[in-house]
Amino acid sequence: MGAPKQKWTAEEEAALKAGVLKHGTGKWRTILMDPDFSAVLSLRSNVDLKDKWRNINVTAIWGSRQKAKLALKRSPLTPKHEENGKALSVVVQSNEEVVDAKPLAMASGTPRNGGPKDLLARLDGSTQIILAVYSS
Amino acid sequence: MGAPKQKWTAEEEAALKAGVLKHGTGKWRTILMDPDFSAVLSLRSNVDLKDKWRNINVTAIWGSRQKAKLALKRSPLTPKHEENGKALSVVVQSNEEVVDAKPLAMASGTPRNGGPKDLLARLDGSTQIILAVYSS
DNA sequence: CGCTAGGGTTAGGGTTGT
DNA sequence: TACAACCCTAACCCTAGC
Repeated sequence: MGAPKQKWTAEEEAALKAGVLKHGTGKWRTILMDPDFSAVLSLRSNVDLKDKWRNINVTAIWGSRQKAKLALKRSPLTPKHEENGKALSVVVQSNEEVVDAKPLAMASGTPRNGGPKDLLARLDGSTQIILAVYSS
Repeated sequence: MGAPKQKWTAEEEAALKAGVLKHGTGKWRTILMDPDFSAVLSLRSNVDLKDKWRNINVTAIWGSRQKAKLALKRSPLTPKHEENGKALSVVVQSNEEVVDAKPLAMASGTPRNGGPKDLLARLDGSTQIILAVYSS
């Protein structure tokens, strides 16, 4: 009820573009405070400006990389990030959430393995363990 | 721009938590300087650590609001969390609230076991463990 | 100046309405 | 399904106070 959806007028959009020309992208609050635009954009927040600028530019650059990005979203499997994958690590979280064992192949409640770098932990349902082992 | 955004990895977060366990909250620069964490957190500033710690604790007090909202979204196939790369710490935290903030540190390469809620680890001399068990 | 605490802002994923 | 407007919040910035 509080937000009937305010469509952007041509005047507001022009003010936004002018504001970006004057102050640059990412200076949403600065644009809002500028007396040149504050009157026209008085009903808009800095976040609104950012969102509108995004919408303008998304529809403007049709033919670049958008397809790939959306395609990734549809992927059932998630290859996910990469960052710095170097050492061995283990992450175990019990209690309804994640149970994710990665390299080293150990899960929660792992029976004794006998290896030199193994870990034994006793958990109840309300304890979480985040574990990472790193050797230098 | 060069750095669009630096999302925190699970290893970085684990290092931060371990750092707080070892040195206490508010010792951001100290944590950064600690050889145990400086490698993992090399891309972060002391302010980054402070901000991340704030975010972690904010989301921990979160048993009230949008949990249901997001829970609905998690019906389809959701790979949940992500993977890791490296870290040099062991952090055990409770489910509800994250770590306290008291400097309690164990020496490196000195496995201490004993109590019922302890974790036993076998390590070589080049691996350190900082350990605390919290139950809700 | 460096550091931390805390309020403010931005970036980007997500959701809703048409 | 597409798109525009709006929401949520992690990540980042600014600055007072030390």
